[in-house]
Amino acid sequence: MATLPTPSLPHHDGSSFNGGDALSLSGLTPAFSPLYQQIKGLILQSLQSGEWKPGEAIPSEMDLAARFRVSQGTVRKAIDELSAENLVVRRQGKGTFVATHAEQQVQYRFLKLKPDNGDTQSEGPAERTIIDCKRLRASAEIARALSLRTGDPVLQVRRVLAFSGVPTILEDLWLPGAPFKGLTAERLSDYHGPMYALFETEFGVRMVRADENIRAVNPDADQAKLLQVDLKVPLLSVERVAYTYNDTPMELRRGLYRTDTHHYRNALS
Amino acid sequence: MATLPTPSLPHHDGSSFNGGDALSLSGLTPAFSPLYQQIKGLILQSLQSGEWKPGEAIPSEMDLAARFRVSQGTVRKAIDELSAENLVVRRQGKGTFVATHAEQQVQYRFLKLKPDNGDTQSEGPAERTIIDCKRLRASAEIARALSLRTGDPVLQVRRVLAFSGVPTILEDLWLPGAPFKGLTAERLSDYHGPMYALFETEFGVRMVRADENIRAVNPDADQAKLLQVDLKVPLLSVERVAYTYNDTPMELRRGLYRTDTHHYRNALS
DNA sequence: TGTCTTATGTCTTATAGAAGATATGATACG
DNA sequence: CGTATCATATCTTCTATAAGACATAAGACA
Repeated sequence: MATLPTPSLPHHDGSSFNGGDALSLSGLTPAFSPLYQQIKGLILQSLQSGEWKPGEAIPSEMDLAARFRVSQGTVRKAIDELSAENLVVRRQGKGTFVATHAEQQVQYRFLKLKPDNGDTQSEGPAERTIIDCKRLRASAEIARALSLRTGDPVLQVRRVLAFSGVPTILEDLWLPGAPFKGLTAERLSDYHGPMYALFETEFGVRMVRADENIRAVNPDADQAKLLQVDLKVPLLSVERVAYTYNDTPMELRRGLYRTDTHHYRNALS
Repeated sequence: MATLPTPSLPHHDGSSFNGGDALSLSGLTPAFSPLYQQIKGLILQSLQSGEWKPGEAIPSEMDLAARFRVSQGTVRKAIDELSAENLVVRRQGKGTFVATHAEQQVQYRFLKLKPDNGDTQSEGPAERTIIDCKRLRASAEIARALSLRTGDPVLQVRRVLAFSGVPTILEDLWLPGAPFKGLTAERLSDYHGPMYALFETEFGVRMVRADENIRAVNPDADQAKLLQVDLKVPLLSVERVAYTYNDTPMELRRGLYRTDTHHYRNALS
């Protein structure tokens, strides 16, 4: 990201596509990036500023090309990368749309737990039960995970997901207080749909990627009771940090998965 | 993949890029793909036929363009996808190289287990111990996973990986007998390097992708002894099927991971 | 109501120049 | 004469642009 609020109209001059940058003392590439990367950055800004909302179409490649004073192909390459990162979705003949969680088909964006018989449909939707939902102050650990300061307000939620009547997932999650002002237990249990869709439509927070740390553990007494399992049953502990644009962490989630009827499925490379 | 053994020289005519394909009865797109996809397929064929071996450079974009009678940009787009799938690696100014496991830096291609303190370097290389290695006949279960017939010869290996003296991973793996003719316990323990590198250099089998199913389990007596843990310690069970080109399964691997000092790390989307 | 035309998207291909890497040869120097 | 250094040639991939093909939807028109 070197120059470019207005991309220095490099129309036909072919000489240099990033505006010189006379500082070459360091020898190493100081800070510049190709034009299409800069365009990508600009589109990203509009994306996170909310200029185009999830589900909506962004301007056509031609329009963006005119706006940024570059060719359509350059815009295309920028959008290609955004598309590869699942931030936008292209549809030939229709347009390019901001990716969204608020769609029917995709129920759980980041959930990798699948039933052993492979058939996600047959088990039907999960039954959700909110166990607890309260505001409190961030512990040092929570604060670090969410890039907050210790003591900052956070929202803590505990819930259970059951499939075909069998409680299978116990989740504790922590959300930063500020962006999620007004979120209550009532609001959560009233909403019938993926949690991430709620975050997106009601609070304008779109999760873009996530990291998970997985371990095998035994439940404590509370957890065992909620999942209706014995204290000695091994469970999958999945600690997830979800990020919105700019790698800003927006959610810490600790899941306990029963793996007697389900398994965590992962595709490598 | 519609037409094209020789890509029907579409040089300048601009009219149609896939040779007509008069069958449009079905209305739905019958079977055709864009030019760059066809080129990608041809490159893939050369890749799996062994025309270019892992680590080697493939011909330049210009050479390939001449060979297939298309423009350099079209070849480029084909290679772009192969590169995105990690089948080849591009290096500006040098060329495009067939991806390989036989390189220093990447020790374990598919292993997602990381030390809790994050520092993969400090713990040093794993100490490997081959527990067992024998030829036998595939059970129904093994045969299904490897797309073999029950009773086909397979090679079974059991080994332990230890980090800093602590046994952390116990792996059982099954390989189809035919492609791995001549693989012995001696050969395995003599080889100092990633197992997948051995497969690649000695047997010409390159793993391209893999699927993993993960569960939390307790070890049986044998497993507990080998990992030096109690019978009640929860462990991560990771069942992996690794595929070579054309989605041909070439390895079934069942790993037991200790997660007291390590964790399975996964990046989503 | 049904078909055709048109407008407006993205998709595909082609071309040219820029940037990086490497080998070669000329030249300066001991 | 041998060696080190620099410029250059030439190979590679990377970046940018342009134009035509394909896909979709909406309105004109019979």
